[in-house]
Amino acid sequence: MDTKDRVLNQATLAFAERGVDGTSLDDLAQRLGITKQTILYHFGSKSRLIEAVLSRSAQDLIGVLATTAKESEVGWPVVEAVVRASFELAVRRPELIGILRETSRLGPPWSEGVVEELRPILADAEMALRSYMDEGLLLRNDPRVILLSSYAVVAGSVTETEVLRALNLRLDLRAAATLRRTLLSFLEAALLGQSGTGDSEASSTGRATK
Amino acid sequence: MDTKDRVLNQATLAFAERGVDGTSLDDLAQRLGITKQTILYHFGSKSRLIEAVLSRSAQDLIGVLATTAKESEVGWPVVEAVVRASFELAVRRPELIGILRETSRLGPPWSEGVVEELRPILADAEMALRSYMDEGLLLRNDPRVILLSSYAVVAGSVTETEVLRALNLRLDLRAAATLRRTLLSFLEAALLGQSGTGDSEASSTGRATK
DNA sequence: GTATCCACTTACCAAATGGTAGACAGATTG
DNA sequence: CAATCTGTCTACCATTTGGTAAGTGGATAC
Repeated sequence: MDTKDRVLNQATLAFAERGVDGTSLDDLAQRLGITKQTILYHFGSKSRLIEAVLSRSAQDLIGVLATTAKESEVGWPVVEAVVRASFELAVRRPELIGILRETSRLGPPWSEGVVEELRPILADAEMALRSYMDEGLLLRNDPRVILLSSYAVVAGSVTETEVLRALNLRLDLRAAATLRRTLLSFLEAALLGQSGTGDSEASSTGRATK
Repeated sequence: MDTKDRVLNQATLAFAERGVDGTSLDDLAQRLGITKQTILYHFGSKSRLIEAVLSRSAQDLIGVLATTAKESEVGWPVVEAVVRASFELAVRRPELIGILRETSRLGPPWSEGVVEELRPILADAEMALRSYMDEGLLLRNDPRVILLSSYAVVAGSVTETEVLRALNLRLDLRAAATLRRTLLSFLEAALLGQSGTGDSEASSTGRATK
């Protein structure tokens, strides 16, 4: 009963770290102390295991982001809360970001499901940003570009480990906090029109001229 | 004589697109209309082919960035020129970004060479930014965080194709230009302290208070 | 003209990979 | 107790994969 979940978890870690193609069922099984056939018994085929991993990861991701967004107020505080939650998630469960990246690399048809699951929440985020801009709570920008850039910074922070190494930068909690502060001050400047030096704490709600 | 280069080019494309593990020598050979053994004749083993691809890609990347940085003036214009060149490179030769990402995923020992080749130019960039900050040309920030964030946005724009799809955003030349403008206005805010709406063109040199 | 070298091929091979078939042990059910 | 179902294992299998060995045809050297 427990085995299926253990396989799913291990597969998520392995797929995120070494990629789908770099992970054989035998590898996976050995790492779990079981045989490959047990995996096939639970999931039928490697393809379906991959689908299960992608789908569950997407749902986990969406779960965190959706609840965070709903719990916050409106305008800038939402942006701040989502960025904060994203960084926390990225540090606590980097596999999820890794899987998302792997999904992008696999492309269709693998990505179909994930993209469809992600689309509504991204559309919500886009609409929210756009309405805040209409209300003058945020400066006008292409919300999709804001979302993409933000995602890229969060994802890059955890997945581009070798670039981090080349920069002599370890992604510990301190570095993650710095990164988050920097991203927030970028966004603050783009969305609120007030620039920070990166050392200042993010301010609360601000009203921007349209 | 020409074959070796053709193999190298095709391997670069394939490794960037489907990953090292997702690309077999037979695949590669068939795509080139030759046999696998011809590839092995020129490169000895798959490992050495991979090394060759990684190394040449890193050098190509460095070549573009280094000449761009040297051709510019000092302070903000350098940042602007490098970002511009990076985006142009990312659109014109996305494989190079793909290979860099793949390098990160492979990790050591594969990444060793690339990281060592990249380190000096990144160190230069860091030093340059730091000195501009010391001179008051740019606002004080952690240069490494600036570099990482900028790289993440550029790389994410070309490699996170499925996130783009989920956002209903195609990365054509127009979108790339928008992205670039957004990144530049982020950086402008962080480094010059003047925020734009994302629609304004980047301004020229500005002097910032320390 | 023969020897040599270069670029490439055909013919194999051993290991790894995803997958099938069937057996076995333990719990559940009648 | 017999029957069945569940989860796991052992035993195979076909294909793919990276790699070796042994040529082959053409250009160049002497």
